[in-house]
Amino acid sequence: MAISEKRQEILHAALELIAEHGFHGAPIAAIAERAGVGAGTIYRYFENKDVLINELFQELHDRICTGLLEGYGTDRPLRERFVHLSTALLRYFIDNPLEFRFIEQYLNSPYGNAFRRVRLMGAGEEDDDPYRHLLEEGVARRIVKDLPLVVLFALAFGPLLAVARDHILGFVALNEVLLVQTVQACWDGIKR
Amino acid sequence: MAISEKRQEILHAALELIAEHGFHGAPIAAIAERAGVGAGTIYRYFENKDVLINELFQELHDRICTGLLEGYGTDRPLRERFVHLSTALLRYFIDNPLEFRFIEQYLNSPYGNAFRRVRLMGAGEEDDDPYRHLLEEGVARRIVKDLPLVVLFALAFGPLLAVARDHILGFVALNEVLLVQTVQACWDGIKR
DNA sequence: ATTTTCGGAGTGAATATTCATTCCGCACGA
DNA sequence: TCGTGCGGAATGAATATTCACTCCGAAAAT
Repeated sequence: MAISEKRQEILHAALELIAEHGFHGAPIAAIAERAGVGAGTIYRYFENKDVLINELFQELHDRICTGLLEGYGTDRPLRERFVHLSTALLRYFIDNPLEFRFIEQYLNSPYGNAFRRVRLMGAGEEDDDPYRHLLEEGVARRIVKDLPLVVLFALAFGPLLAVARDHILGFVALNEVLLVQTVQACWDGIKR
Repeated sequence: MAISEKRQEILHAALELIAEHGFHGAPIAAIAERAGVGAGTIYRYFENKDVLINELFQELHDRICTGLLEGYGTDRPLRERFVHLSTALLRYFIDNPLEFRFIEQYLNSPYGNAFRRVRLMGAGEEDDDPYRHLLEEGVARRIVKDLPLVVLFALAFGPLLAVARDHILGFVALNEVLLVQTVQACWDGIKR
C-alpha cells in the first residue's frame, strides 16, 4: 500500500466509525483495525487523535466548498444562487450520509465551536465560503432581511442540517420535490 | 439533607458539569463531588450513568413543556400561538443557558436520536408537546405549508436552536427585538 | 425511660475496564 | 547489511461500577 493510500485509509476508517458510532465509539484501536493498519502506525501520520479528527474535517470541508461551486453562475439572480447552493449542499449530504453524520458530530462539539468562532468572528479575511458572500450581498441589496449574519446562517443552515439528519436517520424520505420545497422554505425565512 | 433533595443535588451537579464540559468532562467522581455526596451514593438513586442522564433530560423536557403553556391562549390565531410558543421557548433557553447546553448535547447524541425516534415515529398517542398540535392544525387549515411534520419541525426548531446556541456562545447578542425578528423569520419559513 | 437491635442509606477505597499513546523488535527494500 | 516504516503488545492514566463497611435513627425489648 502506497504511503498516501494508507493515510487515506486511516481517514476513511475514522470517518466511518465516528459517523456510525460517535466520537465515543471510535477508539484508535478500532480505527486502526478498520483501516487495516497497526495502532502505532496512525501516529506516524497524525500527531494525535485530535489532529487526525481536525484534518479529516478540514479535508471534507474544503472538498465540499469546492464542489458547491460547480456550475455556480455568479451572475445569476441572488435567489437563484441561494437555491443552487442550498440544494447542492443538501443533495451532497443526502448522497454522502457518512460524511454528513461526521460533520454534524464535529460541529456539535468543542471542535465545532472553535471552528465557528474562527469563522464568524475572524476579521473578514479571504473566505472561500460562498454562503457568506451571498448573504452579505443580499443584506446590502435589501433582498434579504437585515439581521446579523449569524442569525441568517441559523435560518438557512439550521433547517438544512436538521432535515438532512432526519432523512439519514429515516424519519423522513426526502425526494427531489421535498428537497426543493425545503430549500424554498429556507429562502422564505431569510428573504425580506 | 432530605432524600429527594439529594437526588436533586445529583441531577443539578450533572447538569452543570455536562453543560460546561460536555459528556466527556463529567465523570461520576466529579458529579459526586459537586453534589456533595459519595460516588457510590449516586448508584443508590440511579441504576447507572445512562439512566441518570436520561432522567435528567426527561425532567427538563417535562418542565419546559409545562412552562410553555403558561399564558397560552388556545383560542388565539394560529400565527400568534406559534409566536407565543417560539418566543417563550427561545427566551427560556437564553435565560437558562446551562439547561440549554445540556439539552443541545443530549439531542445531538445517540440519546437524542432514540428520543426523536420515539417521538416522531411513535403512533399519534397522547403527546404533551404543544408544537405538534399547532403545526398539524396549521397544515389542516392550509395556513402552514403542506410538508411532512418532520420538515416543519426542522424549519421551526432548527433556527431557534442554532440562534440560542450562538447567543450563548457569544457569537451574537440576542436582545428582545432580535429575538422576535428571529421567530418571525421562522414563521415566514413555514407559513404558506 | 433506657438500652439494644436492626435496617438501610451513605461512603469511598478497591476493582475492572477502556483508552490514547509509546516503544521495541521485526521485516522488507535499498 | 543497514535502516526505515510498521505492527501490536505494553503502559499508564482515566473511568464507571462495586462492595464491605460505617453510621444513624427508629423501633423493640427491658
